Amino acid sequence: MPRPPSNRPRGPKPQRVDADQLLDAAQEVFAREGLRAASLRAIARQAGCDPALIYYHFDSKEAMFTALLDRRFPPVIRELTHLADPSDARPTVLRLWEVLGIYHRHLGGDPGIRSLVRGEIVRGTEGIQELIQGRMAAAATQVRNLLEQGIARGEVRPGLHPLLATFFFVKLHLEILDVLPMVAPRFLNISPEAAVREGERGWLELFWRGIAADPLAPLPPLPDSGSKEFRP
Amino acid sequence: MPRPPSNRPRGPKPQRVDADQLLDAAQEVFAREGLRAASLRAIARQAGCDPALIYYHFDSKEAMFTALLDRRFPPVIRELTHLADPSDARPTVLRLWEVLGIYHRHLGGDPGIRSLVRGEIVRGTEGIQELIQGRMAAAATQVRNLLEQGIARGEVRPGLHPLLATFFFVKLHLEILDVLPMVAPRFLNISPEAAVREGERGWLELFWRGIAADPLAPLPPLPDSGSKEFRP
DNA sequence: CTCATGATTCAACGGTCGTTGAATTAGGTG
DNA sequence: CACCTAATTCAACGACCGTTGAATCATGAG
Repeated sequence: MPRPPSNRPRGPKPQRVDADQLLDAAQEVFAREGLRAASLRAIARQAGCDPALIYYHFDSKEAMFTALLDRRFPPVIRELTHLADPSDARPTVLRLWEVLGIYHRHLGGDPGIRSLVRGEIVRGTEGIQELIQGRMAAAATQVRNLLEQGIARGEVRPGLHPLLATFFFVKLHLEILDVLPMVAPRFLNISPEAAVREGERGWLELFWRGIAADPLAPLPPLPDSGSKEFRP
Repeated sequence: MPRPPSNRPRGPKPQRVDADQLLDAAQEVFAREGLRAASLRAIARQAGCDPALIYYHFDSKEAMFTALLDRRFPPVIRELTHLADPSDARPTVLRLWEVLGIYHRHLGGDPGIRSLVRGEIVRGTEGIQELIQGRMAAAATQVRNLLEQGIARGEVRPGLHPLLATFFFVKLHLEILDVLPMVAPRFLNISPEAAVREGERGWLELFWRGIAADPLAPLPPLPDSGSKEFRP
């Protein structure tokens, strides 16, 4: 039996919810649940509105996800492009350290977007796969440029496969951000934050030793990721 | 209006479906869809039986997943334990190469189980998380032992953090198996199989250069992963 | 043959999901 | 004030999900 129409007010709540706030909420819920498991109802609850409102601002759940990507990737690509400027004469190892800093700052606090991107690459829908791979290609190209400049300057050993090394460098960094914090308390007996800090430093040292023309040369001091100098 | 009872035979089909066949089907569907998205109906369709039959052999979907893990992990751990035997006097770099071989052989053809394990570690249910981390700990311990033997023999540089290095070594290898094949055709212009082959070789060379006591010493020849010698 | 038992299917339950159409309200404009 | 439009909510639809209980069949033992 259909109950009689309710007497609740049906209009907009005192606080407006715009598309950007919806994306904030989606980011949080995607981070917790993943793309498939995150429900529009949960996103709406997080944003404090009705699920149907999402369809006023976006065409579908998938459109919401691509809008989320469009908000996240451009700044990363912009900073990486600036960092890969050939006129930057700093040691290559320092510039690689800043690559980690850029990823850390832009994606560090958001495990959802990373797991999401990775998950969609490995087994996502075809359309989303191409979208993500396009964004990733732009970022990866800059790191590759940086490595090739290092080879040209004689700092990086020739014979290195720049694209493969880029894949190694970036991919393991994302794993350090993603899964090292989850296993660190159990396996390394340290806090998640310390794990990421030590992990990034250890990874850069190992990676640089692996690609440097002179692997035994001491590393220059690496600024702490929390310090001001780390932010270009 | 409920239609009258059908006249289809209700008994068992000519082909029996036992628990192991159900696990085979589950493995395939989990591989395609992931744990959450894989439906019991899809698994049953893959196995050629009714969804309800799953509940005759397993208590729940989650129990099916843990049964799948119990079928997969023990052989890996057994082989790794054998490889980490301290009386094995082969060069450490060769033994590390065999670690890759073991993972490759046991998990190489099954992206589902890998993505699944990783996904459940990063954001899985609490019970499953502990289950998986327990299995992973047993495998990781053997690799760590191997690295520590390398340090004791003077082949690996002291000052290396063995557990962190283990994390790097194994984790990036899994990424090579998982995502390199997906991006290789687009970024490296090579086939997925060639990408895994070159990726594993390149990774071992870079990693070994990063941890070796003498990083400039030439590597011994690494047997091909397809050859007989690769299988201990 | 009879019958017990294990294997399998059917149909349904309650729940959640993405999505939609209509109803409703707030705020600005005339 | 009246009116229009943009923003928001409600209620529902159909689909699929994990799970269950009862019914059915196959098979082997007595």
